[in-house]
Amino acid sequence: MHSPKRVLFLELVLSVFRLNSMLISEGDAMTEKMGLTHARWKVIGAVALSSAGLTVPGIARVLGQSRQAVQRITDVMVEDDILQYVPNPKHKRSVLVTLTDQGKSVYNTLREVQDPWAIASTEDIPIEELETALRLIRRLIKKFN
Amino acid sequence: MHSPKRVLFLELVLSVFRLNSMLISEGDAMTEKMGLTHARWKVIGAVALSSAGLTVPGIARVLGQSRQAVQRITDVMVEDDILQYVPNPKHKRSVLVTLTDQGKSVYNTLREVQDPWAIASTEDIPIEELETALRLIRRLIKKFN
DNA sequence: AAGACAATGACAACATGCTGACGAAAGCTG
DNA sequence: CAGCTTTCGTCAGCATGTTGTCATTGTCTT
Repeated sequence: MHSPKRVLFLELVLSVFRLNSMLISEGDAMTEKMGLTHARWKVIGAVALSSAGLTVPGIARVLGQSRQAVQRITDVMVEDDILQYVPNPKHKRSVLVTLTDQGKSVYNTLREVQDPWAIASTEDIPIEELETALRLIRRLIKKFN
Repeated sequence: MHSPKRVLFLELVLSVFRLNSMLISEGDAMTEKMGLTHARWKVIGAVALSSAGLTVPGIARVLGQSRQAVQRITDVMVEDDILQYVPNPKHKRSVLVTLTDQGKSVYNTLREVQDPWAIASTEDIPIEELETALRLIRRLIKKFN
């Protein structure tokens, strides 16, 4: 039995794998001059989106990764003066991660290359298709939660 | 300027990252009892889809990975009697990778859990949405090639 | 308040990805 | 056919992901 839906879905899965690695390559190429890697710009992005800062396990939850992996990256980025740990009023041991001034500057530079890239990547794609695809992907994410 | 398309696209990118890791987790959970990992079932899938066998760099191209990463995996899988290297009539040094009998058996078991999973994952999703999303993702893949 | 359960930091072991480099083999071109 | 370019196997170094474990801290229930 070869349900066309099943085949379609498996092709979708394969395509997601390939697109994922290509997006990472694209991002790495864009941020190379800033000394960023995908592990780092993902963390910067997550922290920048949160107004009050995030804990390390919080970043991990947003990114869908293990807290240990995130911890290792943030420790290095604090040494590099991109991130800083600030006291967390809600928790004695689990500090908040925020951007340093240099980190904010890096984030702004990141946005300057990311925005034109996003626009160029979608210039010939109808907005309805983007919406449909995003809705489907989010539906799958919710299902696998 | 906050082009809605740009925002939509960046959200799509984030969703692809998350879905990618969830799909890998799903696959790993399914194949855990078979002693497979994502690096391995990806290779098995690629080899199984090719009738005549693939070279190591060939698998790497299909999966969008470096040939060195694939080589390391296939070397171990040959030791584990899942894959075998057979002479390549087209190339003296670059042998072909094929499934051993045990490898074929593993692939069949893989299919037995993968197919119901694919069907269950899409039962409440219209086929048109799957098609639209797949088309969009492929379009992006082609763009980033 | 006390005890049970969950979250966190820290460290270790390991799997998997990448890049760079090298010599050898294949392929291409004049 | 000779030489240049590409592909391939191999080894090394390193970035990043996972899981497991342990003690500590927070949270929640009774």
